[in-house]
Order: sequence, then structure tokens, then C-alpha cells
Amino acid sequence: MGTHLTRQAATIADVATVAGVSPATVSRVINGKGVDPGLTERVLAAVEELDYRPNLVARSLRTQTSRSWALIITDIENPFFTAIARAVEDVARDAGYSVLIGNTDENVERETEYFQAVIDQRVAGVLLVPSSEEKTPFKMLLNAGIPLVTLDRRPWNDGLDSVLVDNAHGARIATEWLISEGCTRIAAIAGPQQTTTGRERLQGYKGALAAAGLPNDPALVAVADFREDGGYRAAIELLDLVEGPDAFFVANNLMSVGALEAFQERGLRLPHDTRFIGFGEIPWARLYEPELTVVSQPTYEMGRRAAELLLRRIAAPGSREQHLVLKPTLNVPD
Amino acid sequence: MGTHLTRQAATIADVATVAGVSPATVSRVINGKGVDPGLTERVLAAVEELDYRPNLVARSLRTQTSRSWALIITDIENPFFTAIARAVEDVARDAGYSVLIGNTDENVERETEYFQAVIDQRVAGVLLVPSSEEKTPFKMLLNAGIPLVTLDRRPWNDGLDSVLVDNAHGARIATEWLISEGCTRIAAIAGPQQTTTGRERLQGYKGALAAAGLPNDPALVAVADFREDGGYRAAIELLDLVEGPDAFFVANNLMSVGALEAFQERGLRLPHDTRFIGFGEIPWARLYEPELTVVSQPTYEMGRRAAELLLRRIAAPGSREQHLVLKPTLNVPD
DNA sequence: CTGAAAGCGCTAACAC
DNA sequence: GTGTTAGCGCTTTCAG
Repeated sequence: MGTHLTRQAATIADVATVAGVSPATVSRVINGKGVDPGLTERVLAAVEELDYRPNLVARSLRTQTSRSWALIITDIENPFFTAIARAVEDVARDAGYSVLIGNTDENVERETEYFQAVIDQRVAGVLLVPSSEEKTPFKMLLNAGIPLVTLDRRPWNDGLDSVLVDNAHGARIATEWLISEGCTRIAAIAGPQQTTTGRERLQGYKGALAAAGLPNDPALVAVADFREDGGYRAAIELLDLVEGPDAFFVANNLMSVGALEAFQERGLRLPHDTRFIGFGEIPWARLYEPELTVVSQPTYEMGRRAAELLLRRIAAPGSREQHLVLKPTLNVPD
Repeated sequence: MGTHLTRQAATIADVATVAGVSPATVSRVINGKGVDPGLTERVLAAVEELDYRPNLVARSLRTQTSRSWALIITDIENPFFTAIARAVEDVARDAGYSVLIGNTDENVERETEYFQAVIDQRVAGVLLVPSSEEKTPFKMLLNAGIPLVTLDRRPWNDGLDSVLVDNAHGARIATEWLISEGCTRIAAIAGPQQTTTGRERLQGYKGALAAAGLPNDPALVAVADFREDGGYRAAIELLDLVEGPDAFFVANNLMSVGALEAFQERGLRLPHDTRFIGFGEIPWARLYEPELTVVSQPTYEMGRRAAELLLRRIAAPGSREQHLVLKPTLNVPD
């Protein structure tokens, strides 16, 4: 590192001395309170001269708030969540917040650790993709008075702001598309049934079959874990059935990747040998041939809306909770 | 939100009162200083009873340090960086730090804003993928006395700890592989020449051609921006040459994706119509057929080593800087 | 509109 | 060992 001088940062008192005013006045100028124009000018000059920046730690201690949020997600390597992260960050930056990102790997213990850290650090608000519908300890945050918005999954605690997609609807239109293409033995690779996304998408699938007068064959439903490998294994299992499916509805992006790998391994070609539709944009799908049909989620918008809800909640802590449900859309390549 | 009571968090003074000791003693117990076992027990009991947790903001103000790091990357949607993020987070957690993630989009202004935020918040250390070799204002951080480790790209400021891969070597073995496969008109899609990764990989490519006695045809080199679309456009441009290439070396993962899209669009099949090798693991490459050849980077290890360097630098701020150079490896499918 | 003074919650000197 | 005290840098009463 060599020898650079780490000159001590100027404090508000230094500025006050240079400007010939009290620290309080400096504070008022910085925070845009009403101050005499003449003094304001002197203060600003001193700020400039000393290259003064407020110490956010001190400010936090005094005001009991901070300018940082935490975004707690379940898988930082899933593009769905990084797209959300980008949106959240954009809104946060515009509003003057930094974003702390935590990755729980769907693990409630890790989630709990993050909650604790977030409380200890007096973070100004939390955006959360809950790891578990039942076990996620929301209460910790609420008891600590930390504004909270949940994302993507519905929490058991219904008193929370949330941004979700209409999972049942998405699954229904997905399944309907397969039906409209003439498929009759449609398999589903579902997600964990302790998550709302997992359950609702499975229900949507079943509803579409029923509405079309098709049987609901339980053998055609495999429940997996929203991960690539789980999707792969579920697909293999379904392909090994004596009476196999003629189409697949896969309930999230990573399991879709896994299923497509299974198709490849078995030498199955889309759309000739089997049909496919996935819930959620598939990462780098443009490389895949033929182009894939998916139900698209408005990912960026989910993040943006959630961040906006958090801003609102911070501004008006007592306001009534809001539940935003965004519509996914069918995305069939030309 | 309804009516949950946000009971005020207990302070060290509350604990002291309950335990019948002074705040200083409570502090000593919490921080593992030598305290009489009997008192320790009473303090711990009070901590338990009050559900006391130290206020990290207050502690930070007093100690002039914190327990959070910033990881500043150039693209949060690039799996290369999220893999690094995962590694950094793992090490940080084990050492008791949280990680603030910032996304610069290769933009020095955004980077500068982050630096400022990081200083204002008195973050304990920064892990940085510099947006620019020349313009990134490292000095801000150094002047503020904030420990800094750079990752993936070499900074102009050579007095910094850094973790890099041997880019020239990786590009050389990549190009050599194409040569060994009999290719003679090998195109390169290079990255921005103001980054070390961009330059060194191009040099490695050129070196391999020269060593093999092949001409260095400037028409076969396209410089792009490390992004998917840039890779796509560069590939199209190269394919449109009157005397086109018989192989492509692509200098990063996202540009590889773009190039592969271009091949598809033009109906080119690997390895029959053209040959390909990419620098860096290609996201969700397992879906691609045939399997792709790449030079693999030890992504997780890069993140881990960088985080370890940061721990070391924090513990020993005056120690001599370290430059770690990890070797990429050729990864040819069977 | 401005200044003096108190205090956010913690730790580190300094006494005892 | 332990308690008392001061103070990190800021904002916010409270007087004037």
C-alpha cells in the first residue's frame, strides 16, 4: 500500500469553525432547513474547502435510521433474482439508498442470521423473498420496527406488503397453450409445495386440465425443488413412465433448464418428440433451438414495484398494506 | 401493518441496570474481555432476559470501523460475477461481515458514487472489479483509509492487492487449441482495450498465432464490449468478411453467447461450419449442442482468495500488497 | 433564524 | 477487575 496519507476526514465541527457558525447551522444547511442565505454561502464554501462529507454512521445513530436497504433473496445465481436486484438497486439509488444483498439458499437459518444482522445494523427497510412460507421469522423484523416488503412469494403473514405474479393464471395459460397445441398427456414438474409459487402453479395446471375435460393423472406430476438438477431428475422420471407424457409444463426457469437437458440426453427434439412450456424466462434461452415457449414474468417490474412499496411503507409506516399481483404473459415465438 | 408493538430495543445501560453492574462491564463481557465469572454470569442472564443485541451503529461510531464490506462489480447479471459474489459472501459471513453489493454497469460515474457511499458509511473494506483501468478513482478509497482488493482486472495503481487470472495464458491455450484442430484463419472477438482483461487476452491470442507461424490478420480481430450484443454484432461483422474466419476465439462469456447466436442465425453448425472457443464458462452451456470448448476460470476461488486478501489487509493494513494470478484451464468436452 | 447543550449507544481511558 | 467519565459526529430540542 505504500505511504499515502490518510488525512482525517473533516467533521461538522471543522466546517463550523471555518465558516464561523455553529455546528447546528452547518447541519441545517446540509439538511436544507431554512438558513440565512449569507450564512448558507459561507457554510457551503467551508464544506467545499474541507471536502466535508457527513458521517453517515453518526447520523444514523442520531436519527435512528439509515440509508440502506437489505434485499434478501434465495439464490443469487438465478437470473430471475438478479434481474430483480437490478431493479431494486435502480429505485434505491434514485431514492438515495444503498442495497445490502443477502443470499439465503432457501435456508431459514441463514435467513434468520440475515434478519439479525439487518436489525443490528438498523437497516431502513427490507425486501424479502421468503425462504419458507411458514418458518420465515418475519416477526423479528416487525418487532424491530423495520419496514418489510415481500417479493415473489406470499408470506403466511398476510399483513405485509407484497408483490407477486398471478401464478395460477400463468400456469393456466401455459397449460392451455399446450392443450391448444393438441397435447393430451401433459406432465407437470412442480416446485416445492410449501411455497406459494410451487402450489399455485400446480393448481393452475390442474385447473386448466379440468376445464378442458382432460384427466388429472397424478403419475404425470413430479414435485421438485425449483433447481436445475431437480428439474432434470423429474423429467427423467416422467420420461421413464410406461405411458409417458406428450408435453411438459415446468414451473420455473431453472427446472426448465434441467428438463431441457434431460430431453437432450434422451435425444428428444422439440417440438417433434415432446412439447414444452416453462414458467419464467429461461436464462440465455436465445441459444436454444428451436425457440422456447414460456410464460414471461415482469421481473424488472416486480423489483421496481416492490422497491416503490418499500419507499411508501418507510414514508407512511402505518398505511394499509398493499398486495400487488402482476400478470404473467404467454410468450410464443413466431 | 396492523398493531404489533415495536418495543424499544434494550441498550447496554438497560442490561447494566438489570445485572447490577456498570455499562463498561457489560461491554467487556460482550467483547470477551477479562471479567469476573460471577459478574459475567449475571450479565449474560440480563442479556438473555432483555433479549439484548449491541447496536452496531453505535459501535461503529465509537470504534470507527464496521462489520460490512462492499463488493463492487460491473454487471450483476453476469454469472461470472454472481459466482464471485457467492464466494465473497461465504468468506465474509464466516468472518462476521455483511456484504453490500454495488453494480456499476462499467460506468465510472456510478462507481464513483459507490465509492462515496462506501466512505460515508465507513465500510470496513472493499472488493472491486474496476470499471476502468485508468479512470477508476481508487485514491478516494485509499485516502479514506479503506482497505481495498481488486478483482479480475489489474488496476493502474499497482500498489493494490489483486486477484487475477492469467489472461494471456488462457487466451494462448485457447488459440493453440484451435490451431491444433487445424484452423488457420482464427478470428478474435476481443474486449474493451482499456481493461487489462480485454488487452491481455487479445495479446495471448496474437502470441499464439505468431508462435505457430500464422499471420496476424487485423481484419480478423473485432473489439467489442464484453456484452452479449457486442459479441453478436462482432461475430456478424466477421462472418460478413469476404475472406471469413474458420474459427472464433471469444474473449468472455457473454460475448460468447452473442457469437453463438450469430452462428445460429446464419445457420452455422459447430464444429462443422466454424470452430469456436470461449474465454470463461458460458452460462447454461449444458443446453447447447454440441458441447462447447472453453477456457475455464476458477471463479469461486477468485472470489474466495480476494476475500481472504481483504481479511488480511484489514488485519495488517501496512503489509506488502499481494498479486494473486490464478491459472485458467482448457476445458474440452470428451 | 441561530447557538448552546444534550444525547443517540457504545467503548476506551482513566481512576480506584 | 470494575466503575466513572468522556466522546465518536451528528441532529434536535430549547432559549434567545
